[in-house]
Amino acid sequence: MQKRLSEPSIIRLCLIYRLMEELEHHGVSRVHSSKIGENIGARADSVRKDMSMLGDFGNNLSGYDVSRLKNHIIQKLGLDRDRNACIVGLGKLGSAIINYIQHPGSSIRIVAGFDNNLNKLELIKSPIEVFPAYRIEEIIAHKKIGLAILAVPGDAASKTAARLIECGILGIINFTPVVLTSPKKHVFIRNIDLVTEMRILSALLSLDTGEEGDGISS
Amino acid sequence: MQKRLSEPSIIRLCLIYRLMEELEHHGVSRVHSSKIGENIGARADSVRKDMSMLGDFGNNLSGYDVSRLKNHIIQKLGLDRDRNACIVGLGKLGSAIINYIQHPGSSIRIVAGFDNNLNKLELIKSPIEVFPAYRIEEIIAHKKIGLAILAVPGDAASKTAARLIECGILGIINFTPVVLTSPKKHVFIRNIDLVTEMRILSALLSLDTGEEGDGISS
DNA sequence: GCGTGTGAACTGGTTCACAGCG
DNA sequence: CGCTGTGAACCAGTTCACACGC
Repeated sequence: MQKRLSEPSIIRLCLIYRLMEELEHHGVSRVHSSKIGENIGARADSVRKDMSMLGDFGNNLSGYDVSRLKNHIIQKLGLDRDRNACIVGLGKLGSAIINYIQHPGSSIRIVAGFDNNLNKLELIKSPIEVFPAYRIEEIIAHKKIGLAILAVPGDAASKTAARLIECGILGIINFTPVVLTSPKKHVFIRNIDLVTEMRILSALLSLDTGEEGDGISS
Repeated sequence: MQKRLSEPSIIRLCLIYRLMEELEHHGVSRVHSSKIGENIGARADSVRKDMSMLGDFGNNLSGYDVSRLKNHIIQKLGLDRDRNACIVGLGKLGSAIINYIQHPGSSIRIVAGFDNNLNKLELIKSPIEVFPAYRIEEIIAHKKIGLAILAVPGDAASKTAARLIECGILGIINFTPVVLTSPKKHVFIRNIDLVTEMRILSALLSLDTGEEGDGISS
């Protein structure tokens, strides 16, 4: 088929990739589109369509070949490109993230952490090199860092983000409560806000239960 | 207007709510739809449509009244309902989250943390009560907990989630790398996976730059 | 007979465009 | 005039439905 992949497709493919890793790890070698759909919360239909989007991809009555599919996705999404990333803000959350994300064999590598509290820097026993915030520009350029995880306090968020983008950062995962929007094309931002997520859940529950809360508007 | 709110609308409204808090905090009392849109990464159009969905809502040439809008959203989304939440898995990430999410005056309160490593429990100096994992059922029932944040290791994820749902948990924020899908209606799950997020960014960048990686298919 | 591949129909969410009102 | 409110047009993505291949 070969059309431009839509964003939902890209996201699904990333999820499928994750699933393939898991299946491969458990020694499963083939999957059906229905099984995939079940596991990533999508319909078998959409999964098949994504597969066909991946560009012609042979398969038969026993489903898809796990490792072939995995490699196909890597190829197509360019997930094998080496990417250097950094974490900005090494509070509890920032430093916790480091361990979660470093996963061996990944092409995305966290190569630096920044914080402007120098004392904190000394304390951190971390697997990555940490630097004071004033060296952001220098290090990003020097280490060719393209991605950033932002975990600074909310009030520093937009200034820091602007600064990162100024340095040439092209992708930011924003853990700050402030919603960031990309100031230019070719820069991608993904906002992850715990509090908002909780609220979304809460709202979904409230609306699901039917209780609208029209509030006897006097 | 008054139709059922779509999920994208709900999400936008939660973001708008967040923004209103911020504006209110800075003493701003009125906003235009365009300003709102800019800040939450949506079009003014959609924002206005959401407003109209909120149920009739008067406004004039100077835009929307910040605190009124805020309250309206609270009302409509039921964000004022008290919700008790728990964190399951008190590793680095789990314990980091506690601080991020507890925010005074919120109707969502984290009232318990669980981990099966008892030693760890002693060490944690946390603002919430922590319990060993075997007491999950008991405590959830007793404290009327409806939401859970899941931050256990990946291989324990689905079992733990199933257990939580069994206890009557209706909403889960899943920080595990395993994609969870809701096994029943009325249970909502939001997956947040750092590694997948990074990959999505990486894929967006690769595809954006145009380099497809068709791979000289022999 | 199952499971895939894919054009066709559908859906609902976004964007447009314009009327209304301070 | 600016900005909002909202029906109408549009469009992307999802779902359907059926043909094909093992």
